[in-house]
Order: sequence, then C-alpha cells, then structure tokens
Amino acid sequence: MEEIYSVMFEKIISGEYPAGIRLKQEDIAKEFNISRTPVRIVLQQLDQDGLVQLTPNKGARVLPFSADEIEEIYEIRKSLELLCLEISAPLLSMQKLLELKKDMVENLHNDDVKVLADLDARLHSFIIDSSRKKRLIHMLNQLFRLLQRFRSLGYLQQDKKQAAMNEHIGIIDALSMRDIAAAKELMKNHIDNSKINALSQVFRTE
Amino acid sequence: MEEIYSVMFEKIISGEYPAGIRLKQEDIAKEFNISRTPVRIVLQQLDQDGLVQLTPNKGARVLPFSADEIEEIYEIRKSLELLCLEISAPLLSMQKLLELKKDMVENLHNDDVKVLADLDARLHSFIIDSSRKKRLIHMLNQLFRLLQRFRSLGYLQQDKKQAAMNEHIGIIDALSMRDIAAAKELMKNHIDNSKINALSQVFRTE
DNA sequence: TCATTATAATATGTATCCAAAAATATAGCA
DNA sequence: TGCTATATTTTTGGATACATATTATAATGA
Repeated sequence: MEEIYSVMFEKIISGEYPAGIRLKQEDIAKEFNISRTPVRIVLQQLDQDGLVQLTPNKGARVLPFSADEIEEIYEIRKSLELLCLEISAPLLSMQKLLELKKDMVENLHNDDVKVLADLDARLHSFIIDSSRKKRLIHMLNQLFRLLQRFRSLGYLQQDKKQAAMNEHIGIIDALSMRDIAAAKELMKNHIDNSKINALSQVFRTE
Repeated sequence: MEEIYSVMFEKIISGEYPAGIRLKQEDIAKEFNISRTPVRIVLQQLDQDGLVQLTPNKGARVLPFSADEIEEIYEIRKSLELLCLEISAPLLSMQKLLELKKDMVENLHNDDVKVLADLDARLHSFIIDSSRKKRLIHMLNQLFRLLQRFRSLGYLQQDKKQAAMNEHIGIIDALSMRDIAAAKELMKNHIDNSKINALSQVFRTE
C-alpha cells in the first residue's frame, strides 16, 4: 500500500501522469492489480499532499506544478526551516557539528552527486530534527519530498556544487560559534540559491 | 462525508474522544450509521491533520494535544503568516484597508465575542488570501482550524480584547502606509499575544 | 504460579457488489 | 447543421463479504 503510494507519487512528480489528467480509480486498480478500495485511500493521500485534486463524485485530477508553485514551496520551506534553526541552534551537539564540517571539507572538490546530496540532506536533517518539533519536522519532510525532484544537483556545474558546499561550511561555522543571527542569514541565502538552481532546472526541461 | 469529518474533528478537539483512545472503525461506523468504508477515509484525513495516528493493521489513536504542541502550532502559524504578509502587503487594496480600519475603530469598545472574532478573522483572512499562494493559504487554514478552539476570546477580560483590537488597528495603519517592516513587527507581536492568551486558556481548563 | 504456546475473538485491509451521480452517446427537432 | 432532451454507459461512493493480521483468552507444562 505504502508502495503504491510512492509509485504513484513518483509517477506524478516525474510527469508520467501529466498535469491535468484524470486518474480513474479503475485504471489505477488494474495497473497495480488491486481493487479500487486501496486506490481510493492512496488518492486521498495524494490529494492531501496537493498533488492531485479530489472532487466529490467527479474523481481525481493531477494538479499542475508550475515554476510559481515551486517558488512558493521554497519560500514556505525557507520560513519553516529558519524557524527550526532558531529553535535547534542552541541545542546542536558540537561534536556532530565538527563531524559534519570535517565531511564537508573533505568533499569540497568531490563532484559525485550522490555524496553531495547526502551531505546536503545530513546538514538539513540535523538542524530540522534537532528542533524536536514533530509537526514542523513532518511538514518539512513533506515539502522536501515535493522538491526532491528539483534538488538533484546533477545538472549543476562544478562551481555551483562547490558553492553549495561552502555555504554549508559557513552555516556550520556560525552554528559552532552559536551565532544564530549569522546562521539564519547564511541559511536564508543558501535556500535562496537552491531555489534558483531548482528553477533553472525546471526551465531547462520544460 | 464532509459532515462526518467535521463532527469527528470537533469531537477530538473538544476532548469527547480523549487523547490516547483507540478509534475503532466499527464503533464509529455504528455511531454515524454508515459502513466502515467512508470511516476509513475520514480517519485518513484526521491522520493527515495530525489529530490521530494511523498505524497499519493496528488502527487509529487520538494524539495528545499538549500546551507545547499549541505553542509549536502558533510558531508555525506566525512564520507562515508573516510570509503571507510580506507577499501580500504591496497588493492590499487601500479601500479594503480603510474599510477594515473603520470597522475596527467602531468596535473598539464592543465586547461581543462573535463580532470581535469576526473582525479578527476578516483581517487575517484578508492578508492571507491576498497573497494568492494556494498552498500557503491552505496550510494556514488547516492551522487555524486546529487553533480554532483556543482562539475563542470569550474568556478574556475586556482590556485584552481591546488590546487585540488596537493591535489590529496598528497593523492596518502600517499596511496603509506600506511600511512592511513595521507591519511585520506588529503582526509578530499580535500573534505572540494570541498565543499567550490561548495558552492561558489551556491552563485554565486543564 | 508463571511463562509459553495454542486457540479463539476481534479488528483491520481488500475485494466484490450495488446504488447514485456524472459523462457520454443518441435521437428528435427547429 | 446545430441544438436540446433523453437514454446509455461509465465512474464514483458506499455496503457487504471475505482474508489476514492483531489482540485477548485459554490451556499446557515446567
């Protein structure tokens, strides 16, 4: 079931189910060799995620995902992640910060997308999860899943990747000095840059 | 169906289904004289709202709603509403601002809870909806529904109610002068005060 | 007696069936 | 031809029936 949800999620994000198309319960049921009952639950979840629109007695349509919307999601993410940072900054373990910094420095000139994406995820998760605010964490994870596709980094030139790593190091340094205001400012810029990269990705493929 | 969702929502918020209790599909189905099929959809929605926790094959439990959590939700709301304000501030119609201000001033000494709650809702909705950011609007509406119960104002002394109205007027004035920084600061304080009032309400009843 | 396992009950998840609503096709008419 | 009204098909929503997982209960043996 969880499986079917993720597959459908992917198919929508990837455009295999294009925006605007109507998702008929029967078709999906056949596609996965199940009955309509679990399909309805999955559609419900996708509706909550804002990926499809469910209209009573009419069915589900895939919602469009415009550059405007990506920008909106990045702005929401920025607000919430900065709130997280504010909460968690005083609580972050110095040991883990140093550890993270070491890994960032070691991979400054690495261009393996998988490694870089992992480092990026580790820093953000560390800050977010340390806030210990369940709802905040949940909301951000949801947003990340929506943005997943645009955070690939793969298409970026080496200098952009390195810039991102340098931003990470800057943030870690500010956090290590417990300079929250500076950390927030750096994080704000870092997310803005991610947004710009993501949007350039969108325009490349559209 | 929408009906059943709202009733269950209310019953959880009001404590009629107490925190921690297990919600059995069959019981709920009987309570509303329906089958388990629509009940499962409703439980799914409540899970997404963060009101119940659904565990596969185990069922639904009502999640606790602590003062900590209320505080967390207010903080999230503050972040997102300030983002809205930043976006919509330059777009707000001067005419509507003046109209709102007039109504606020006229009711400065009114203590009818319904009227005051309506004025409060009008100002916030105006700012939020004017942003035209669908996801942001949707998320804030969800948060408002969760906080609904604690925003009653009914228990507040007259001076607190009047203070809230004065804060509204301050925000409107700043917006009318297109002084966004000032408006944000005033809104921040206004929401913090709402939070304090809500929390005092919680401690009164617990 | 208590722990452990076997068994019964209870609850959830899925499939199928039926009713109601919406979408589509068809017929009649100006 | 182009439009409206009606009939047919398709699709969704909900009820019931069945399969599977979980929980509660009883039985067994150390």
